[in-house]
Amino acid sequence: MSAPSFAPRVLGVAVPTPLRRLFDYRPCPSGPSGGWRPGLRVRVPLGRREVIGIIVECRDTSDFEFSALKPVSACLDSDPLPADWLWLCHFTARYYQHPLGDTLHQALPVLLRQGRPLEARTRERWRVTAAGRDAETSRLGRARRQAELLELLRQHPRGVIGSVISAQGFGRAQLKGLADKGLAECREEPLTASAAPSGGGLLAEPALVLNREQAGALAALHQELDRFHACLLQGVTGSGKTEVYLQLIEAVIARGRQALVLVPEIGLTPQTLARFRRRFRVPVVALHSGLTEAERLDAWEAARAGRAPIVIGTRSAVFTPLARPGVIVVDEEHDNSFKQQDGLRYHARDLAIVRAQRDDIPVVLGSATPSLESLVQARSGHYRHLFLTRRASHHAPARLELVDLRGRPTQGGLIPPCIEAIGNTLDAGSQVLVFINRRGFAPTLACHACGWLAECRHCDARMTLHRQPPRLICHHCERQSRLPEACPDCASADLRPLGTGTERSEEALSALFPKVPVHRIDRDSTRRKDALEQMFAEVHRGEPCLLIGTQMLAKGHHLPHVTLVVVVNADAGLYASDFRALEHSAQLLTQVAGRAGRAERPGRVMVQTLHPDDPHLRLLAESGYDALAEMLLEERRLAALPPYRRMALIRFESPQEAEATALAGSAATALRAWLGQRSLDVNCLGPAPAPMERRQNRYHVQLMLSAARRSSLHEASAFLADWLERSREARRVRWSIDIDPQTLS
DNA sequence: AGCACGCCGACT
DNA sequence: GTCGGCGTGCTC
Repeated sequence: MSAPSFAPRVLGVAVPTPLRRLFDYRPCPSGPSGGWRPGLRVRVPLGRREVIGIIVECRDTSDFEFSALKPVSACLDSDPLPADWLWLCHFTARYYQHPLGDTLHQALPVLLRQGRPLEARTRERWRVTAAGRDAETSRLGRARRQAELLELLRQHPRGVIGSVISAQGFGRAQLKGLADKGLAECREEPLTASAAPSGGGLLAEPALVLNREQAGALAALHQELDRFHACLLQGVTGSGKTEVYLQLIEAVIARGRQALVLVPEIGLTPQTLARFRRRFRVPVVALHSGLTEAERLDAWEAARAGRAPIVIGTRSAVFTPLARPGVIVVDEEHDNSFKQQDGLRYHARDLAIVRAQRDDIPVVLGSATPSLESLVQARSGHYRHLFLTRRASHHAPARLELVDLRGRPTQGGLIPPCIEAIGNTLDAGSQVLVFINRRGFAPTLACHACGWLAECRHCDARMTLHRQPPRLICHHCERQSRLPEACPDCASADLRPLGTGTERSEEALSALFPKVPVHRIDRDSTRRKDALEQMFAEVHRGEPCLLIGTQMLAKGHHLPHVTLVVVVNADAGLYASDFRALEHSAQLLTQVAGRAGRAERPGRVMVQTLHPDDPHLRLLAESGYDALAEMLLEERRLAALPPYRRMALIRFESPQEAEATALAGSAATALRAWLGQRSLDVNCLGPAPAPMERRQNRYHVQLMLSAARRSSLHEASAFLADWLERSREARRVRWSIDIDPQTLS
């Protein structure tokens, strides 16, 4: 990037296209008052339309003929977008090999990328003047409503906002009347007000007393608030990680800095938010999916301007600019939802670390079951490793009991000993959680006469049988079809559900325990927005009940009255082709187990499996997550897999399998030739079909690159991106680059 | 990505 | 005779 020049002849602009280069424009005559600078948004002509772009370079030369350059139509900002935000976007685009224009646009609130001015939305606040406070009401004569309004304002010396005034039935005329008489005045204030704590300090409620471990962790974090360091806070479920975050954030805010908190998609619950809002007297800005675009822009602006001391949000919140960054917290750092799975495939946790480094502030990664990536960093001393091992309930976390499924009859997927345990637990007045990671009634429908299976016509997958309402649904393309009356192959009417999903378990358990309420929690049962919260409210009353659910249940929510957890089938992750499957499955099992016995009663976790002797499962059950993580790390090292090697996945996708394979092949050949010339230690595997090759009638083929060093991998994937962008064949095949892929499918 | 241009099938 | 299908190519 060239040095910013005050009166440049050429502006290099990032525009929202999939092209990996800047477009050059001439400045327009009426430039911004502060001069042309990188980070200013401009409206520019592009082909036959106008788009919003962002100035990236200010220079005096162009590869294009100067006369061929179009002038920008208008400059939209007087001040550039924040420098640290621009820096993070540049880094992201480079690291993830994604076009800069698209990266910048994705990191911007929708309204800003549509060209809306960046200014705080304001509201009116009316208050009485000194004259208004002392004036005799009689001065208002017959203006009865004005007198009433004056009285309202007198009762609220700090002022009343416009929306409240109109809600009380007062109108513009009355306000103007008072203002004209000098009795009331109006000020504009940002919608997200800074609401400085007025006396009484930062906290709205006192902090909890920490136990020794928490206090130790907090003290360690306090030591270095002024410079970058990464800390892995590993705390078992219920050990009070959140309280440590809260007290750390308190210290950060007390120093006039801001805190950015990243949580998994499922973690930004009303409870979490309420806990932050209860604790602090300062505004807590939450970036969640329920916000309107206008609210999102407000939140962004409040963070950028420094009016929001605490910003809490999911993955994309990592791009929120902060005026005075003080700390970044990534809660449940192992969670998959931090990795974007399409388009710009960034990992918010990894970007959080890069960002903290750049801002020279601490970053805290919290988890009960840290990712292997973070564990390696902690072991090598790059991250500080702090532990919270004690649960507030004093019970040790429940051990997993492996229960042999082989050759046993099942009802709703459960074998007799588990059903018996459920009955006993309910009789004892406790709640039971049954965990099944499959929604629907059964994973598929099978013909008992000929073995036919209900397969999706558009994907290499079985269709899932649903009962509410009855139909077959492909969970990969969402296509639905009606239930066949008879087998399409042999016309037999003997069609039977195969396997167990949440609906089937719900049906079986409702029949087995008719007197107990059974709640099913999965994506289907919680379509209605408040359904989940309503159900949890009921569960929190503590009456005995059965909860049946997918991982929606396993994460986030506190279920203090559950003392028995039954995992219907632990085998899904054991023999999957994906090298991260075991890690994820162990994290999920540990998390589910953490739901049990959080209150006064110890918990029990029964894990059904067809492989009770599987070494991984046994290690997890007998020695816990850390021991298994150790073993997995050793396996990854031997297999030269992440985190010991860097990986990139190049995906190719086309309705014609041959075209995808051919392009992947040419790309691999080009890459290998290029690698040969410079002896880079990059390994290229493929082309190989993706795990589920056909999805929605598109064929997926991939190349897998791996390297010991990040820089080599980076060079190789940059070469491929460039090669593919120039390639003629590549125009007919969709391709994408996934750096540090989270899954191979 | 958009949005044109361009050359071949079924319709007022 | 046109409307419109999506293949191909370009955007400073």
